[in-house]
Amino acid sequence: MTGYGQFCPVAKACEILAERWTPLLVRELLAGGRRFSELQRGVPLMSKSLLADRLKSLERSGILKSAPLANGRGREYSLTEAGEELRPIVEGLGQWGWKWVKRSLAADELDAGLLMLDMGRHFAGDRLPAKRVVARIDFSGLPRGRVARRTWWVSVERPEGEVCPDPPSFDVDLEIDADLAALTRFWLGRATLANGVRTGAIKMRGPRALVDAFPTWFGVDGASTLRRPW
Amino acid sequence: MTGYGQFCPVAKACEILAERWTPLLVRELLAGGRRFSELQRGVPLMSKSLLADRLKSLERSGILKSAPLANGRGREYSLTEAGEELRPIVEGLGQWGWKWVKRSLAADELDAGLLMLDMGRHFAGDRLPAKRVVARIDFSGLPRGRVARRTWWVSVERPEGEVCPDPPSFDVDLEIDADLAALTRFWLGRATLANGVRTGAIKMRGPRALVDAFPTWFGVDGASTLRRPW
DNA sequence: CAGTATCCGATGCGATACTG
DNA sequence: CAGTATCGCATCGGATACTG
Repeated sequence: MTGYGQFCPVAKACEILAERWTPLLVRELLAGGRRFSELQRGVPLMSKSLLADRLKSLERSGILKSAPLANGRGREYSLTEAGEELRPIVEGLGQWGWKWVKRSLAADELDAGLLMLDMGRHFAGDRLPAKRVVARIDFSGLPRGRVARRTWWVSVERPEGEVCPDPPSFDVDLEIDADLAALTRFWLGRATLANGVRTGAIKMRGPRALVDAFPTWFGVDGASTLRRPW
Repeated sequence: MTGYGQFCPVAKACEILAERWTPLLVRELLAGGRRFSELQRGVPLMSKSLLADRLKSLERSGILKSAPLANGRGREYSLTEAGEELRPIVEGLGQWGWKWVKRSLAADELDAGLLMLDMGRHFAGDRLPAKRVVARIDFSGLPRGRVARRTWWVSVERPEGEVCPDPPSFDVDLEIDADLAALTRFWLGRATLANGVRTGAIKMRGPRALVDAFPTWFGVDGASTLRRPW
């Protein structure tokens, strides 16, 4: 038996949602993921066949819809109204997890790709510098055995920002050497960037003004607190 | 691999919660279930070994705590503060499920025991009759193959109410013959009781005043809407 | 790239039996 | 009653290969 055999709406919801990977896939869609490869970047340890399966079953359940892309191959996935209404639940899970799940980061939870993906989603558009600034981040402390780029570029020019694993065609203004765990702690709001610099886990080279401004590039519109990745 | 390998708090929360049966077990604890057998009544199709497993792992995760019962054997389970803070999430799932999951009830979702358990949890204390009233419910349309009592008693006397599968030592004032699907639809707020009576799916014998009052015995304190089972 | 198809192994989970 | 122990199967899901 695959369902729960209960009329209770909680049970019916859980039949759709409380499966392995499914809430994370919904999280990716809520975060704006639209293409297969884009979704895959958010759940790198999920096998692509399972990802395809889940996309199908979520479509059958009415959580998402998809349409073939105009230019040739692939489909575009997006949430239905029902799926969009899962937002408070997924956000609630994130807030609950942030508050209650153990704070220490295990080595196998660190993932530079996920970190940079999430940073790229949370630029504070109107607080970005008016003139283009490019930062290069070099990671240390990457977990062994997980394929990952060591070096990333963050390029911002109000009101747009971009994170990418390949060098942009602009000069680098700010160089950051970061222990992955330390930058992740910063990103999770568990530590300030300044604290990472103080302990030596993070090193920043560049104009003082840029060093100070870097952490302010990310966040929620107008809010002073760092946007957490959920 | 059992976890998700992500630092994201949504992922951390889902490692604990997005497992088969787990959200329903939390629902039972949120509803006030404290004893093993009581919890089991709320998830009758979950095997007891798995129930025991989940209780242990939820305790390790800090969702619930347990203590040996004073009088001999067994333990009492209850939510920790972390577990209690899952309430909005589980309620959110229920509301979402009520709104978005298909409305028709499959035969294998009908369960008289679950229905009566839930009704017994939602008496509208202050709207109950001042003098004791006993109703007997005889179900028809029970799904085959699922062990279930056909007959139940509902006994109320302000501000207390009780549902039980054995006759109380009071006379029956109100007799109800109910198709299980019809009463479940009523309970889910998908149809009025009067509608069930009109279609013949529900028959009530007793003083007119009691017939009319019966649906008002259940609900949330002071609210006019029926309390849904989540 | 954007999936689909196939295969196979781990483990999740249910059934049953056992215990104080 | 309130669990624990054991077993065995099914299905979930990951790996790999294949396709337009």
